[in-house]
Amino acid sequence: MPHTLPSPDWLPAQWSALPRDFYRRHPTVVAPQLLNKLIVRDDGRAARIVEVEAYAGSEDPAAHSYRGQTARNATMFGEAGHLYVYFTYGMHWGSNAVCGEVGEGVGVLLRAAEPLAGVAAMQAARPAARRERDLASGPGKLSQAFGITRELDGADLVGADRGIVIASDGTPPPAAPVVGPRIGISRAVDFPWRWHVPDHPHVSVRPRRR
DNA sequence: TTGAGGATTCTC
DNA sequence: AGAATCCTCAAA
Repeated sequence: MPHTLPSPDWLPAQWSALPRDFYRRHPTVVAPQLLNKLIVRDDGRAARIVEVEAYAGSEDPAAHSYRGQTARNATMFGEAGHLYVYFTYGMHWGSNAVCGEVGEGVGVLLRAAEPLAGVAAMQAARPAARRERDLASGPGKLSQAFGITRELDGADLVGADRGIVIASDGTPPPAAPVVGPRIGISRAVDFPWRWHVPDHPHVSVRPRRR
C-alpha cells in the first residue's frame, strides 16, 4: 500500500521534503539539522547543504530582522518553511529557510552546498566558477548556482509551490559538526551560530579579517 | 531626499 | 587589498 507522496513528481521517490514542523523551532536548533539535507529545484539542480548560519530576530543584532519588520525582511516574519531571499552588495543574493513561529523573524542562511545533480546548469549560471567546488561554496554562489533571486522570495520549501524544496535522502546530519562564529557580519560577531560539515571541500572559505 | 552600509565575490 | 554595484532604511 503506497503512502502519500510528500513531494511533487519531479522529486525522486527516495527523497522527501522536510515537513513544516522541522522548521518551527529556534534557528540554532534547525541550522545543524539542515546539514546534509538537499536543496532541489524542479529543473534537476540538486545539492547537499554543508554550511549554514542561524539568525535569530530580536535577540540577534546581526539579523536583518533585529529592528523589526520592513519591506525587505517581511518574508522572515512569515510562516516557517518558506525561502527568504535578500539582495546585498549590489549584486549578490542570499537564501534562507524561515524558522520559528510567525512574527519572530528567525531563519537559517544556506551558506554552502555540494552539487549533486544539474551540475551543467549550475556551471552555466556561474561562469566565474573554475572548479566544481567553486559552484556553491558561499551564500551568493549557492544562490547564483540555483538561479535564486527576488522572484523566489517567499517560495514554500515544503509545498514546493515554486519548484524549490529542501529534502532529505536519509543522510543524517554530522554527529559532530564544526561550530563557530558567523562570517561577514559586523555585530554579534562572537555568537557561535555557524555550522558546517567537518573537513568538507565545499564549505566556504573564511574571509580576511577586516 | 540623501547617503552609509551591507548575512559577498572576484581579480589583481 | 580593492573594486564592483545598488537596494534599503534611518535620518548620525
